[in-house]
Formats: sequence, C-alpha cells, structure tokens
Amino acid sequence: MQRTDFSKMACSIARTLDVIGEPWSPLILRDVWVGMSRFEQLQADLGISRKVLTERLNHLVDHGVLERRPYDNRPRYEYVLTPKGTELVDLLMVMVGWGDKWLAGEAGPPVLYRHHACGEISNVDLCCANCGKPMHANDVDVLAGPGAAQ
Amino acid sequence: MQRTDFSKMACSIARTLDVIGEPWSPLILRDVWVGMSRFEQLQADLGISRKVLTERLNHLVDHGVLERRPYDNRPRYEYVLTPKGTELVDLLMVMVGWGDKWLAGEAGPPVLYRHHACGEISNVDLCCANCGKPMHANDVDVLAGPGAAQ
DNA sequence: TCCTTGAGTTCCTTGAGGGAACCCTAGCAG
DNA sequence: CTGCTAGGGTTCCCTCAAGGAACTCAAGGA
Repeated sequence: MQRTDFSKMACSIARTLDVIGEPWSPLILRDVWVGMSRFEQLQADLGISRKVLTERLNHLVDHGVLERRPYDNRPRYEYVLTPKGTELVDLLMVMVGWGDKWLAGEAGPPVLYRHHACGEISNVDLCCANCGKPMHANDVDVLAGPGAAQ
Repeated sequence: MQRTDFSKMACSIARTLDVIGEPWSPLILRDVWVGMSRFEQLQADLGISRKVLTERLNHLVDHGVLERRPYDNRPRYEYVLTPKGTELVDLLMVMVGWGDKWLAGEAGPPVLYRHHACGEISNVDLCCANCGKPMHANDVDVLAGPGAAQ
C-alpha cells in the first residue's frame, strides 16, 4: 500500500488506484486472467517476493477483485477473477494498447488479441457508451458530478 | 520507481507500469489533464511531498508523457501533456469508469463527462478497433505476438 | 517414518515515500 | 542597491514497505 491513503479521495482514479495501484497488482491480475491461478505459479512467473504476493492477493480478495477457492482436499487454493475483477481486465487491455503503440519497439507487441465477434487480430478502442462513436481525452468536457468533494 | 524494474519485461502492461505505475503518477496526469499545470498547483492540490512530485514530473518528462515548458521570463515552468501523454488519459477514463461503477457508493460519481459528439453525459466503453463492436475481457483470445519473450 | 508439495509466515536489510526546512533566481517596492 | 516575495525546486532525516532467504505447516505418498 502506498503511504498516502487514496481510498478516501473524491476521485474515481484515486479510488481505483487504492485497489490495484500497488506494485505488482496489475501483473497479478494479468496472470490470473490468462489462466495462472495458483500461488506457486504466480510467484515463479512474476519473480515476486512471496511476502508481497501474499499481501497483494489478500488485498485483491478483500476488495472483491479475486476470489480464493480451494481446489483439493489438501489445503490448496486458487485465485479466480470475480465479475468486478473481470471488468478490471478492460483496464489492462487499454494499458496493453498504449504500451503496444508507444513502448513495444521494433520487436512488436508481445501478445495479440483475436476478437471473437469479427475473428480478426485487433485492439481495443474507446467509444461512447451512449452513442458508440469514438470517445477520447479531447472529445469530452469534464463536469462536477454528484459525488464531487464539498 | 518500484524496486523491481518492469521496463524490460516482455509485457506491455509491465512496460506501461514502468511509465505511470509509481504512486501519484496517474493523479498527476489527471490534474494536468484538467488544467493544473504548475508545480505549486499540483503540490497543493495533491498534498504530495515536493520531493516525490519533482521525481514524478522528471520521470514523466523523461518518458515523453509530459513536456516542461517555461511560461515567464522568470524561471517558471508548466507541464503539459504530449500526444503520448494525451493517449494515456484514455487509460484514466477507463479507470474512472470502473471506479464510478464499483467504488463510488451512494454519493455518485465525482465527475461526469459530456461527449462532444452526442452532447450527452456518458462514459467510455471498449470496442474493437477493427469492427467497432464491444470488446471486453471475455470477447478475445490471447495469442503470442512477434515481441513475445524467447 | 520420512519425503514432497503447495501455500504461506518470519526475519533482516535496503531504499523509497513523507515531511519540514532550506536554497536559488528574477522581479518589484522603497 | 537592499530587502521582500513567489515559483520551483533540493536537502535532510525518519519510517515503513519491497526484496530475499529461511522457516513453518498440513496433507498425501513411497
């Protein structure tokens, strides 16, 4: 956890960061998303300290992003995405899109996505939930909402 | 910077985190986006340590996300988003969408977006850059790309 | 009975975040 | 030309989180 507590700021970015803003958390979600669900797998794949991995998994479970579920008679557990966590993967896909475009270099993107609906290799874009047209940073006005501070 | 260096991992999520994964960085971008561009403004608004703010701003400038530009004959500077940084705001908008849905509580979202194209208060959704249809975590297959490790 | 495996705990060291104080440059007021 | 002010940082110290290695514990299996 960061030193400063972001969870009480009147900002959905800060509150989201309180859930997945700590180092490693997005990479843990990525691994769970692509099917790595067990402690040992995650630890080996990420090279993360076991202590920190324990802390992160507990934090993600506490916030309803992952679910810890036994998979054996022995004390063995796996971590799976909840619906809340699955929607966070949208965020990861947008991160992938930006990283692919600006940071991948000449080797090209490390992974590709094939979209079920059209069958093509593609990438995510942002559109308006209301009209469906593109919606990027310069396409909106920012207004105070009901939950604004003061 | 996190202890572990994410920048050399063959993963666009890790590489993106290397740019904006440190604490405060996304909130700094948010503030710059909505028009807070000067050191003193950012420090006062965020309540961040001046030392850390200096480090973050330098890191973001080094990575081409922000540009440091003088605005006076005196040694005064403001920070503005580059095109690379403006595209990162997409990521922030998706974070806002998730936070609004899962964390805002009964007070409602702190800010609202009005989409220029349709004039309505709306939110971002993810669609396929190829076919335009919705594209979420469960709508894709993940395949190895040209820049995959090994 | 011992060995192995998954899933953590415990302990120590290092270094990043928080906070306050200090510094430097350029204008401006007297 | 002296002192004051404001913006934009540095410097310093303290604490707590990340890294890493070693240790624990429970349940099967040889």
